[in-house]
Amino acid sequence: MGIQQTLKAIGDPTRREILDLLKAGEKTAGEIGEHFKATGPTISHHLAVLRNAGLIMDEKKGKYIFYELNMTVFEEILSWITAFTGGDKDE
Amino acid sequence: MGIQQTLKAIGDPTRREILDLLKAGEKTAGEIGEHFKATGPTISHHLAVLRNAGLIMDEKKGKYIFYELNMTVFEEILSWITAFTGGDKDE
DNA sequence: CTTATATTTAGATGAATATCTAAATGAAAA
DNA sequence: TTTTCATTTAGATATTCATCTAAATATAAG
Repeated sequence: MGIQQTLKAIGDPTRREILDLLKAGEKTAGEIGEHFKATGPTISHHLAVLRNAGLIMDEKKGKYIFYELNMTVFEEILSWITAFTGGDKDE
Repeated sequence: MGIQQTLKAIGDPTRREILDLLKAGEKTAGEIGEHFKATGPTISHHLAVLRNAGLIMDEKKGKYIFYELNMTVFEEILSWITAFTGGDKDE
């Protein structure tokens, strides 16, 4: 993992939209897919990228796979950013 | 511009390293280039991407072009992130 | 005015990636 | 135990993107 994978992951607009959807709470892959015109496999790919980046977690419940945000990794991005804004010498 | 360009820009490790260099203060394109094994044109390309994303600003002084961080856009990323972390319902 | 220096622009190339269709997996329902 | 449903995996394709060399631009120095 690492910050590289994370930042690459949020660099795609579809993936950010997925993250936005998950702000409201966990959703199945199918529910997520309904919000896009892209095919199932495409969404599945994006979910895999987000999962590998640690931005989301998945849990299989019977026939469905539920996805939800993993806040931990957002903190990592946050600290990368604040290394710039927080350490601003003109602050 | 917009968040898309910004997040795409910080998704590249060379560009993040450039941003890190500029934390110490403004530098010329040449000074920045010295820190990398990549060629001048490659660094110039990365600088252009960062500039188009609004992450850095350039100022021409005679023969040199100085680059420096533009904090404003970092704030924009920050607010995108905190829309997730700040709004955490388990907080 | 000619040469040297700093940087960018143009154009080409190879690697990474987003997307699709078709097939595979796995679990529930009939 | 077939069939159906949810999702992923495999493999192909097209686009995006990082990088390079060569050439252009612009300024300073001789």
